[in-house]
Amino acid sequence: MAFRALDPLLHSQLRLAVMSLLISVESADFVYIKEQTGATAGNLSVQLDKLSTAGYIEVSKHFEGKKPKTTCKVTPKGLDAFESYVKSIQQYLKP
Amino acid sequence: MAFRALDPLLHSQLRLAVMSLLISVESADFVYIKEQTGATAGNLSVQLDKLSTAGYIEVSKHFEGKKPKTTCKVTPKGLDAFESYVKSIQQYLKP
DNA sequence: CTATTAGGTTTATAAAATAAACTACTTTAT
DNA sequence: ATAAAGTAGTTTATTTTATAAACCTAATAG
Repeated sequence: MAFRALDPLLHSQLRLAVMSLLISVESADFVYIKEQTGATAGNLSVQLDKLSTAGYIEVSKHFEGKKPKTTCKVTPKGLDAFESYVKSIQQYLKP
Repeated sequence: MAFRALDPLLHSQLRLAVMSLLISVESADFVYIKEQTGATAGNLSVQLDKLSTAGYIEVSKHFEGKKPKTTCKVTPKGLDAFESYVKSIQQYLKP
């Protein structure tokens, strides 16, 4: 490729939005991410799982009083991957 | 969405690479695009078709001597779409 | 008690990307 | 002249992804 490959995990609108969000806030919960991205709960659940499995984010589930609460934060590995993705895609954007 | 939607037609590594390429050269043939993007012929054929159907590129097939030759060029509509895509994705890249 | 809401997860379906196989024709070698 | 290999693609099939719909559990409101 004359073009650098784009990490498929990040080259997804929703997952990219999630990462973008988490990088600026350092920690966010499920509901907030859902609101900010406009995703459906089901879709978000799946994509958070993928990011988590990849080690790009850390998901912790705990109870806030009686309600379950899922909070996410980006890992160093996730930050690296994001930065690398940004560099790669810039190559496509300014030809 | 707090994040602008990304045109699904352009949010594909290969189609984005093709557009990026065509924008800088103004006209390229199938073989050249294939080489520059590293795509397989089959995949490229399919993706060029999608870009063409969307009106983002214009594909013309003619003969060069005895060999078939497919050349592509970006349309004004395609250029607009590309520029809009770039603006949208920038929002995700610098949080 | 039943109905609704909150916060999710799991399963099913639709759409996309990719690869493999194929077509049609040309060139090279025998 | 014919077989083998190469060029330029297209079509079909398979795999992956994304999305949506259905479901679950607990809590609160009527």
